[in-house]
Formats: sequence, C-alpha cells, structure tokens
Amino acid sequence: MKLPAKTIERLSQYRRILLSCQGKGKTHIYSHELAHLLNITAVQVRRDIMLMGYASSQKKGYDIKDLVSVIGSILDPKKNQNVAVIGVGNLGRAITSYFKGKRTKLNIVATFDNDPAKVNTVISGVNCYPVKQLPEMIKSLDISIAILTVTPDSASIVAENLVMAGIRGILNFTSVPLSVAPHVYLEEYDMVTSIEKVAYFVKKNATGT
Amino acid sequence: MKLPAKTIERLSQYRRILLSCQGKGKTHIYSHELAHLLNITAVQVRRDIMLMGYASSQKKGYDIKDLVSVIGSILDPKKNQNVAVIGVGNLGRAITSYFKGKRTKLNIVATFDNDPAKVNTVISGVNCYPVKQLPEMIKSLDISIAILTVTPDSASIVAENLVMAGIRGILNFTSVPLSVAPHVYLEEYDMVTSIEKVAYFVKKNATGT
DNA sequence: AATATACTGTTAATTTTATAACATTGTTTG
DNA sequence: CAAACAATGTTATAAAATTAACAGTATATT
Repeated sequence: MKLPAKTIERLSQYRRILLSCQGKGKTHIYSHELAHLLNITAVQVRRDIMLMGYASSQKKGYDIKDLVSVIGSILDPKKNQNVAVIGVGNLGRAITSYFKGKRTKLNIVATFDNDPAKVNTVISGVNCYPVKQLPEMIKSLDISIAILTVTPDSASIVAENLVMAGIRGILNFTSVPLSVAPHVYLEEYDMVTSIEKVAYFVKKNATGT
Repeated sequence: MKLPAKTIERLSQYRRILLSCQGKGKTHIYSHELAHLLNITAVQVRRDIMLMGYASSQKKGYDIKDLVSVIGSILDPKKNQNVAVIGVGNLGRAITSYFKGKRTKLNIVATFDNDPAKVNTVISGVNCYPVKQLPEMIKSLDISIAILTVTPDSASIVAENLVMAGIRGILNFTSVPLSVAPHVYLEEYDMVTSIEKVAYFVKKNATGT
C-alpha cells in the first residue's frame, strides 16, 4: 500500500482529533465532522480513509476506536522508533517538552548539545549528552531519527555526522538546507519562510491583487 | 502577477541563500548552483525566476544583487508589516529571538502572555504584554500578523480575539486546527505531524516498500 | 569566423493533489 | 413497505506543482 505524502500528514492530524474526541466520550464520527474540525472537505477525509483500506461498518459514521487503530497500524512502527534532539536551545527544548509522551511508539530518548552547562542536565525527563558522543549514543540507544535545532553554522557538519552514525531520518529546523545520502529521509522546515509566506499573502490580500 | 504558493516559499529561501553568497563576495550565480544549495533542480530555479519576470542579462549566471532586489520587490511590503508573537513559552522565545532582525520590513514588535512573571519583561528586545491587551496593542502598534504559540486549550479563543482585533494573517504553531474568517490568511504548522511523517518514511524505507 | 559549449527561458508533459460527481447503502419516516 | 434522506465509497475531472524537452543565445575555442 502506497499512500500519498499529504495523506500521511493528514492521518497524523486525524488521529490527534480522534483521540481528543474519544477523550470526550464520543464513539463515532462523520466525515463532515472530522473535516470541519480540520478545516478540510469531507470528501478528502473519506478519500484518505478509503486509501487506508478502512470502511465504516455502519451509517452512524466512522467508529473512532477502529479508525485510531487503523491509522496506528499505518503510522506506527512495530517496534519503538527512538528520536534524538540535537541542539538544546529554546526550540530544542520546546520540541522535547512538547513531544514528550505524545506517542507511545515514538520517543525522544536523548538530547545533545555542546554547551557544558547543558550537558548532563535533564530536559523534560530526557538526558543531554555532548554532541561529541553522537555516534556512540545513536548506536547504543538505537536512535533512528534526529531533530536538528542547532545553530546554522554547525548544521551541515552535525548532519554529516548524523548520517555517518547511521541515522535514518532527519527533521531539519535550521535555516540551512541540508544534503544527505538518498537512504536518509529528510524533511526541512523553516520558520522564517513560513512567516514571509504569511506576510506575502496578507499583503496580497490587502492590495487586492 | 500571480505566483504559486510554493514558488513564494522558495523565493524566501532563494533570498537567504543569495544574501549568504553575497556576504562571501559572490556577485553572480548559476541556476544549478542555487539549485544545488537548496537540493532542488535547476529547472525549478529557472522557472521560478522566470515567473517573477526577471531575466539574467548575461550568460555569467544571475546577478545576485538584482535577484535579491527582485525577490524583495515581490515579497517585501511597501511599508513595514508588524508581527506579534502570542505565547511566550520556549517556542515563542525561539521564534522571537530567531527572527529578530532577519528582515527589515517585517518586524516582531510585541509578544503577549498571560503569565504575570513574563508580562512586562523584554524578550530579545521585544516587550511582553498581557494577552488582555491584545486588541488595543494590535491597533496601536499596527500589527497585521500573529504567530500563535500558546497552549492548545487557549488557541481557539485567542485566535478568535485576534481576528476580532483585526489581524490579517496567523501562523499557527499550536496543535489545534483553527478556523478563521476567509479574509484572514491562515498557515498552520504542526511539529508532531512532521515528526510522524519522518518516522513513517523511515519505517517505510527500512521495510523496503 | 564557424563550431562547440554551457547556460537560460519557455512550452509541453507528467505527476501529485484536491475536488467534483455519482452510485450505493443503511436509516428514517409517512 | 416504499420513498426520501443522509451518509459512505469510488471513479472521474480539475487544479497545482514538478519535471522534461528543447529552442535560443552569449561565450569560448580552434
């Protein structure tokens, strides 16, 4: 089964919404309800669900528990995937604390920083190691995914080390575009670009063009 | 001129790269050089540049100064656009300090928080106001864009207040999908989704499918 | 000066993503 | 029970984004 990348992104969002509904005691949900909560169309919801191969048994909407389980069977790994955050600045801390405990199969198990004041401290329950120890810790903790929140000047070299240490996926929050071997999945996100994009469309709306 | 949203995102990235090259004394750049630095194709670079309506005068590549100026003429507003960060947690701080001084026409002029310990402090040179003062400050400081980094439970209500106060664009970093009036440009980014996406493709690569 | 080279600018084709259309089916209602 | 209704599942169409193809042109080369 080969799902579109955009569908994968939405599955993650569906699940969060569904879990939240479940927490409120809801057991079933209509496609248009889910759509409304995410500001997308009901067709898109149904199509995504169809692509997963799930079909609602009733006309009372989708069974939330089933849906969560199906999404989990697609998104979640069989065995745990371990994640590291490289760079314990404000952003690294935000991500670590934000993500902590969000998913059971996907855990942040280590953070890394060069600052001696940060090394060996505990951030949201996760220990901070010196960047120098990246290779050994990646192996010993079986870390497959790295979240990169270091300063721009060290981004490239750290990424290189990550790849050499055997990392399989990188989520890059630095402003430096990375280049990695093709077997490493790379996702980049840049906040300044997002802000500039919003600014552009705000300006565009204002001027009417 | 109506440029694709994806092109707008890339223009922002082109500019950053170009400015960095300029800082190194480079005056001209080939499409394939720029492409390589961003891990995209040279065709895409040329196509984006074409869409802007710019043409290189020489075969020595694009004049960097000209390109930066053309991109600026598209992305930058005539008069300053003011930005506010709502929610001074780790993420809010990260964004504020990260963005500070990055662009001349786009400035973070205020932060907002409910925590009395944070109110009236200065974060990266920007003053923090109580959330209660949002409406008046948005007007008096002429803020058109808000970056939302509050806790999930208050995201919706804060967004509503922002819209009522006359905000024109929102960049939403909370995990709560927002719904705003159509005249407000909304961009959402969720880190957990990004991490889960990376995890999915790492898993998928590993299992060979 | 003619030819090869290397790059750009543009149109065409392809791929990806989203939307629309519609047939199907359970549920409700008169 | 039959008709109307409301929801889903699926195919078809449209829109957006990327990639490919190729013509055009300045520069370099012999």
